[in-house]
Amino acid sequence: MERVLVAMSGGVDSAVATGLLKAQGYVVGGATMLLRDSGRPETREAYLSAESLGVPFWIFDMRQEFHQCVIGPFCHSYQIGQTPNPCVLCNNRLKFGYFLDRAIELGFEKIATGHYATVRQDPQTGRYVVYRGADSQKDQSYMLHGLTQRQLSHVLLPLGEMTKPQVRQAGEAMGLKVAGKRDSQDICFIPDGDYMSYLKSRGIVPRPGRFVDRQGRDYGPHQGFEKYTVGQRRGLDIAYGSRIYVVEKQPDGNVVIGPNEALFSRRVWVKEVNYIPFETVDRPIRVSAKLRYSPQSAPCTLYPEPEGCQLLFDTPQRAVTAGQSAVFYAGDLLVGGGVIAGCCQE
RNA sequence: UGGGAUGUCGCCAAGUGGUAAGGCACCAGACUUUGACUCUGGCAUCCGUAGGUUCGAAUCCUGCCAUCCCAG
Repeated sequence: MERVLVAMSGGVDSAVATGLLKAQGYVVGGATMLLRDSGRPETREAYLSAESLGVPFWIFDMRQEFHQCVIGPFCHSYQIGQTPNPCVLCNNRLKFGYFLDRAIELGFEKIATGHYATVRQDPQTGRYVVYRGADSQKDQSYMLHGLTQRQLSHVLLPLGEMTKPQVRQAGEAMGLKVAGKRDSQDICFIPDGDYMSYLKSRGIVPRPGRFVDRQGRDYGPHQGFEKYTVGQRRGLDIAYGSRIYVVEKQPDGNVVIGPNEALFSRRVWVKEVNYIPFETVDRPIRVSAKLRYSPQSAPCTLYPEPEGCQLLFDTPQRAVTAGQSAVFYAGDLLVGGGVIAGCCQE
């Protein structure tokens, strides 16, 4: 029987995934990545779940790797005026990177996670493909857009066909203490959500600049270039009279503000693109793309380019933000994705 | 110093005798394996200030203060 190591986070989903695989007859183990000094409580939760399910448990100390592969790029991204997506980095580099390597070293053939998505091998092409999770509200295929064939060939996602309520129910049936635990939120390494303070604590000095509008009017100094992201409204501290948003971050450190209508773009450039059902794309294809982690995707045409691709949306999309992920779908099939490099209104 | 105007929540702003709208900002929740967005809730016992008239005033009267504009 195949040996599977489940990446257990300390939450419900990965614990239930563990229980399900065990029930299916796999030889199951559990392991948690220790990502930071203050990560012990989650490790303990994961351990308790593993123990209650009767599976052996490991802790992988990946503090070093996390720092190098996630926190470093996270900080750098903000410094160059972008908005990073640390979860995607963590999935690509740690969970389906180092974690997978360690699992194989320990003699496991596969790893499993609690993602709401499905992996299958296409009988025609032999390639591993990913589909959206059955629970459209919880679908997490978005996070998997960067996975390679090698990675996918070692991945099991037991929750892909389930809904969140079903998972919780299963968790209760298994007698898991974490069955009722609330869904996680915010950036795991910044529990209070105050990423500006976090950046400062890491030695980043907020870059000064001013708020300006498209007409060149000045609205005074802002509180640091890194504090703002495209589409943001709250925290600007500008009593404009109507709702006002960050429309653009300029290289000189100034932040452009404007009304909601000024936030829409049809054309988006994407870099570091990874395709899943095929190796490469040599002609324009129709896809539906997500520019953020949200249930809806929007129809567009994908034009392959030497350094990635360009998306031309049928209708303008709001707050396209450099540094965030662009993820492509064909129906429920995950086509791939990359990092947003830029955009323009037309 | 004359003449005029204005002073209501951090900002804008309703209200002209009947016991303080609204918007923005801000704060708190909700949503969420990223940032955002969005949604819900909170937010002036008091209307520059001191008196007066009135059953009752932010709304009427008077003094004072402040700010702005025009003169000078």
